Amino acid sequence: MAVTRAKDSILDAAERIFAQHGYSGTSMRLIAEEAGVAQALIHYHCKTKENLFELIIERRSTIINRIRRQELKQCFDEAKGGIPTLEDVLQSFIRPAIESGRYSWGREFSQILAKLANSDDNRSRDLVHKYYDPIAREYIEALKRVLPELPEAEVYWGYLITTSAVVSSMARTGRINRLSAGMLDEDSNEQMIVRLIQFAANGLRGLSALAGLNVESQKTVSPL
Amino acid sequence: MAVTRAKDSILDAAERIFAQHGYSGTSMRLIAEEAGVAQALIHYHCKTKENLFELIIERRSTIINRIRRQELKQCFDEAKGGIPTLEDVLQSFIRPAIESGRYSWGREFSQILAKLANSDDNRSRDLVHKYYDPIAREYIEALKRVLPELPEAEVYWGYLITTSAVVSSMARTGRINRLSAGMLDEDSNEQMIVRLIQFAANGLRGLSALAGLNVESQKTVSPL
DNA sequence: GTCTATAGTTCGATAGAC
DNA sequence: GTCTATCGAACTATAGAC
Repeated sequence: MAVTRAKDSILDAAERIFAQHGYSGTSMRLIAEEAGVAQALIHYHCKTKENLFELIIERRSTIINRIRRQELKQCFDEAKGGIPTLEDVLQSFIRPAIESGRYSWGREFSQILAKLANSDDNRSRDLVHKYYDPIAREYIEALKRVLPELPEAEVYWGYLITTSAVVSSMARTGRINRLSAGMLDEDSNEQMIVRLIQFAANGLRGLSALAGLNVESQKTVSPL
Repeated sequence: MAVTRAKDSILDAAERIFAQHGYSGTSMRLIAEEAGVAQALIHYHCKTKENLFELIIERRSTIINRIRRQELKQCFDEAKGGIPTLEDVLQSFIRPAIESGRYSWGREFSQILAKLANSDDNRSRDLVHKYYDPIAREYIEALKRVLPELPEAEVYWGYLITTSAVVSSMARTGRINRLSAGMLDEDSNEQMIVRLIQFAANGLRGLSALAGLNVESQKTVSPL
């Protein structure tokens, strides 16, 4: 038996429980029960709850972001003239994340990530900074190259809105299946990928119409 | 003294604490301390923790969605030919939500909402269903009217991606301020509103290129 | 309406046998 | 490496005085 057999089953169980209940709502007792091991064994293998959570993030983000880097590099290597299309760059960003849904862990990890990205306590911020800021900087640079006419500030706005859309769509809460009465399938990786790429590509290009628009507009304020 | 003085300070305190620590991470003790009242008083005024959380959602969503309905109606009433622009419809959806940031509670409530929208436990699902599905259906109908050429399924995809982008951008974790080294200000309501409207309008219109695309595509699968 | 006090759970973490 | 047992702290909720 491999020395890490129990550790893996702990990590797998923790991933499911964290996805369902969030960080604070998850107890070490429940993880131990789900993993079929004694509670003390979690501390032996994974130290604290906080460290266990980081191990979960590290395990999956490393895989996804390695594929992203490979495919992003391939975009630029294979592009005629050295500059790929915006769609190709977006695909290398979106596809590896959404396609993790093919695996048993994909849905769970997406839900963990969606909560993580929308939290700003110290623990969440540190994890995003450590495991996702580097890849973000690489994609922002790539976007600047494929959209040379777009002002730099708009590239940042566009990256914020694109990642917000991708991460939150990935969470797959089933809401849009409910609202559409099943007309569309939120769980289809391929269908979601093409919509996200198409939407983001047009959204990003559209931001060029905003060049120089940094002052407060004169729009009427909502009487909130 | 108004009969609801203590209750309001409890709700205000709970809003801050829930925003910072999430539902599970929030304790009634901490809320009582933040509100400056005895813990038992929370149960007297707000019953259980779950009911207190619903009171928070109800209090703000009612305000924001009432304004949205007013402004959406105004779009259609004032439109030449009875059909407003896509941008006007999106503005009526996005502006009231983002502009809540002008108030002391806006930032806190946005963070609560972002976590809520990305959770799919029973409690979260029930609250989204009760307080946000009705307004969602109204906007989906409005989008069908202003984008009559867009296939119905794409309207649902577009609504999913748009709300994902808006809700997650609203969370204002400060990440894009960090990544851009302060080049852009995530906290500027007006700047975020114009970007979200522009991005979503172009994103939604772009989905029309996908008409009839419901089968799995032949794109290479990532070697995840 | 507001308080103190506490019942009854559940939590993260650790000690120590095997 | 894996277990049982348990400590000390935190939690939600309620009882009951004022």
